[in-house]
Amino acid sequence: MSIQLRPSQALRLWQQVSLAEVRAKEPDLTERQLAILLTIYLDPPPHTVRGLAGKLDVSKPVITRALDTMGALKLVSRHRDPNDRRNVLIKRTVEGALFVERFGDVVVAKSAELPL
Amino acid sequence: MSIQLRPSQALRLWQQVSLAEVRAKEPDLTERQLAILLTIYLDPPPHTVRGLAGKLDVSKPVITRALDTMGALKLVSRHRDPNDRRNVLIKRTVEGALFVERFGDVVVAKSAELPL
DNA sequence: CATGAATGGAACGGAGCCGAAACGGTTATT
DNA sequence: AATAACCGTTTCGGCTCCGTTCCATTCATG
Repeated sequence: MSIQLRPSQALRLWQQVSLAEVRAKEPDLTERQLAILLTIYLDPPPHTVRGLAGKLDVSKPVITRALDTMGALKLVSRHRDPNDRRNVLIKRTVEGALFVERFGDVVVAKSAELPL
Repeated sequence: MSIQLRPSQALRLWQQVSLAEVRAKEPDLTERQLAILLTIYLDPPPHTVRGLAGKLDVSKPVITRALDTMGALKLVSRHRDPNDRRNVLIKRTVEGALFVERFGDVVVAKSAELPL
């Protein structure tokens, strides 16, 4: 038993959430940045630059730059892997967890308002 | 009876759709552009630059530029209003309808794969 | 008509992201 | 110890989007 969602509802949901995000004038993350952030917070750690680049099928600099941006917003943090100092481990932050949580709440709220 | 969606499912859904879009390396619309496109295709016409700017709470040039970009991609088209030649009416295109339809299908497909 | 309001667009400088390539630091291999 | 492989970052030029401001056209109002 999976979620039942018709195409018109799916599109309406996306519109409502997008409108809310645009109007909120919040951090304004790129599609890529959002995908990275959600992956960090939903998929099990550890997360590395290379691993994320592979998962999104983008180049490493894309990940680095996205982490720069989101790091400045305190949504994620970076730490050298003590076991293999070539690696950088990406970790969650309190602010990031809050951001993700709020975003989820917006989606849930908008989905509850969907017409049948 | 509305859609039942838990926060974890909402976030997972957004992640999966975002990942699919990033990996697809498609037209790569901005959040704003997507919100505009969906509004044009979901809300009843007529659509004007000023009307869209008000609905998204952004400035007119934002709409104009987004229409420039999406017009070049043939996702929307512009026509002068014959009744009031100051207005520009934004209309749908076959390519835009296909794009929106395909996007809706992606959301539906990802939502069907969601774990309970 | 003449004036003012309203509409969409253009111009400007600034900021952010892009892809491709090259780079320094770390670990593995020989 | 020397070399190669690996990892993340930085650099470069180029492109897009941004906000603000100003402009041309069109309509409403006296």
